[in-house]
Amino acid sequence: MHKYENISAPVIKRLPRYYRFLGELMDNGITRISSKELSAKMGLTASQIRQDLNCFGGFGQQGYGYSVEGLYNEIGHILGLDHSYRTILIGAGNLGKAVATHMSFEKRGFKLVGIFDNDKSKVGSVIRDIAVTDLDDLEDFCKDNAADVAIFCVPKYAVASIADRLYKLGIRNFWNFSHYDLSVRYDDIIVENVHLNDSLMILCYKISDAHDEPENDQRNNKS
Amino acid sequence: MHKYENISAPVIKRLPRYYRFLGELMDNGITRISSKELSAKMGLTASQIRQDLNCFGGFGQQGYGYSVEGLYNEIGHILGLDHSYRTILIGAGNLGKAVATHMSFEKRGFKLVGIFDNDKSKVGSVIRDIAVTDLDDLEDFCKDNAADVAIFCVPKYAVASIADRLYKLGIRNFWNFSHYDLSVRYDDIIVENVHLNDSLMILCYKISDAHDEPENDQRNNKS
DNA sequence: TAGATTGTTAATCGATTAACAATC
DNA sequence: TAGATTGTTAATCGATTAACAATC
Repeated sequence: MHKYENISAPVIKRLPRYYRFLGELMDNGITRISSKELSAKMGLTASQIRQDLNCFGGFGQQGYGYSVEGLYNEIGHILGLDHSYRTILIGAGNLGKAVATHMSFEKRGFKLVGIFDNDKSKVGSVIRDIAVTDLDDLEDFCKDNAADVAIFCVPKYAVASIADRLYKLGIRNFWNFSHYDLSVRYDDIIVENVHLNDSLMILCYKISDAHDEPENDQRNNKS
Repeated sequence: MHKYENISAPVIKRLPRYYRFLGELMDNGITRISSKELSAKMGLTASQIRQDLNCFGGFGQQGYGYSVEGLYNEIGHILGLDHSYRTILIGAGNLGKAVATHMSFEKRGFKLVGIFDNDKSKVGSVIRDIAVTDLDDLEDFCKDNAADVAIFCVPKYAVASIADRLYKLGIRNFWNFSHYDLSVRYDDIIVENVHLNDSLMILCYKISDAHDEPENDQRNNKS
């Protein structure tokens, strides 16, 4: 049922970074690279790079290394960047607007075809050549323009009911910027989460952990 | 040198999610929970929850479970949310604006004290009660207002030189939204990356992997 | 050919799960 | 006390690293 089976999450998460570094190498006119050289640049082991790539095929050549452009294209293909998905954005607030204007979706195969918001004052305003549609018209819109992917840029409390509507419309793929845990609600959907709050808390942990707080626990100090 | 030593990255990454779920339980008026109940809600094993928590201390009670509020506060403390960091934002474009307006930094201990951009047309405009400062005045600003954390919301090509300036000013903590790999440039800094492009590519992989493409490789088709 | 570097198997390391004694 | 559930040790599982034969 899957193109590549049993590929572990850690491997998949490294692919975009490989892709990025290979793109940079191309920009710098470098045409070949060994796993050893690449590992030094990326701060990984050469072994890991070879193991990762060999999940998908033997892209290198003994005694020579890898063709930078060849490998770049292979990874792009593995990632599925040569596909195209009709994508709608739910929520045209600050975050939604930023996501819509900032991202080069098209480069990654996501074609933005609709933007929705329940705030009537936003309806009709144009973001990236697309007029914001009233969220009430979601079903009408999708009747004629089935979407493949929905991007959630709405507050947590609004997600559940909208998710149900999208699910009914057959949409199963989500890029989720809300703090709502979609994967707990449905088990047959594909979700990629961007939890900015979680990321910020992890930064907070890293900083406070590094700063060698003395272990006198403030909570137990009566002073 | 560290508050908690040898805590693995997988454990740390789960902490914000625990925090979020516990917050929801509190909102719903639930005061106690067992690792088994929580594991069912979160889609984890009870074993993992107990292992994770016991990295930091024994917060539960045999035969009873965990106090929801108690555990919530403990995790907040572990994450270091009771700290305060003077934070500057570099880049007042769409993404920077969204990050500044969307995030409840203060709740996580990050106090936004400055916003910088090199676009003179943006200088002086006000975002979240803070006037955008000319990037040229970064050093002047930091002379009197040392910052603890910098948020990067600028294009990749602009990062390296700004990072050098911030590094010289003693800033070592970064929330990095750019596609530049800061951790490769310096080894004594703390970086939390939000690579939206990487996330989008991973979504792309998940979708195309699930859709059972026939294995006829288009690239080798001469048709 | 000799040198280099891959693809791949084997060894190690770390993270997750299971089990259970401790104890509330 | 009996029942429940933790904290923690042991077992399993998976991911990373090391080693090396294959081969360009």
